[in-house]
Amino acid sequence: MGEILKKRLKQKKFESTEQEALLNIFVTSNHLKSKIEAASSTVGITAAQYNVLRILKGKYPGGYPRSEIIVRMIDPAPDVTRIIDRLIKQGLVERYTSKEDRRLSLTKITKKGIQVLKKVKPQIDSQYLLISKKLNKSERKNLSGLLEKIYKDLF
Amino acid sequence: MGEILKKRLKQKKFESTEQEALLNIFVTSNHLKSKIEAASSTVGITAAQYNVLRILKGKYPGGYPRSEIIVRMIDPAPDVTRIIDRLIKQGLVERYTSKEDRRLSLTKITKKGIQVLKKVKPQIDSQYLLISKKLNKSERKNLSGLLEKIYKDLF
DNA sequence: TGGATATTATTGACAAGAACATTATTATTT
DNA sequence: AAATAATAATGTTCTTGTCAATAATATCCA
Repeated sequence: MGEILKKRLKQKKFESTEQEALLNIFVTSNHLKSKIEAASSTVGITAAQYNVLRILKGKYPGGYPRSEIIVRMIDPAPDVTRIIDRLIKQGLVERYTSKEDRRLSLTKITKKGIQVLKKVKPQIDSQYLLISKKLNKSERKNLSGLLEKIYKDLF
Repeated sequence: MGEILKKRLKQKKFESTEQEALLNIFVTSNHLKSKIEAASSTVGITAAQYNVLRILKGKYPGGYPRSEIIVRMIDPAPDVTRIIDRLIKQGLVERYTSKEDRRLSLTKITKKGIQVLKKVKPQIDSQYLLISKKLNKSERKNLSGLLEKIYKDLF
């Protein structure tokens, strides 16, 4: 049991099945994340920036305020303001002030941003393809169910 | 299905079970990692630094070269040299040159470093406890098995 | 109504980390 | 002995995390 993980971390054993599960979650997540990072970098953005674009695309042609972007992020980043600053510099998003609540600074994705997303999509999809090759549908559901059990009641 | 995840990400639906599984892996991993990060910060170190200390403890009182630390890291960091620099500044590790191969700069954990690890341990253990409360042993093994299937052949 | 309080975002400052290139030292190979 | 490889350190630049301060607007409540 766990031979691949042991080999990957060069560890002889694990403290417990809890520890093994935790390490497996981290190792899998990091591996997949590095793929997303690599895919994003081919279009000149970081994974964090990719995620913001992905969220904003869901509201296009409207925009989201900073706070709404944060709660929708997979990996909640505290300083979304600067992430948006950098996306603006690249012309991938733009800011405007909400008419309803003038405190709100809304950010919307631009056409150029949409294009960038379209360009990365096949590479992101290839990660889904990887998962579908490794796990069949019932295994995928099983996996999601087990993971949800862990973070249930925690949000 | 996936109601908790939908609520967490404020999404109405997922593209596929593959996407849902991927998002679940990320969300779970990020959540647990933030707990490790919080635990580490109570003793004045980052999660990356904690991981280096954890690895070095396994070799105590010996040391590992930089390259060996990298391959053992859960989250492989490219710039281990600087992470070690910062740990040295805090007196938690020390560097010395290998006698066998004078190119190698070995790093070993200090007694102070061991003390720090001992101090965080209960907080790290509480994450294991969380997992053991949420998943029974067969579920934990099931989860580890599914995750290994994903990254098998990838390392 | 008007002043206090809360909400939202930006800005500034600094440390940590990622990415990439360059340099220095020592081992190994030929 | 010279060329090449391996290993680590250093320099640089950018992104991100963290924390504090400020500004603008909205809400509350007396």
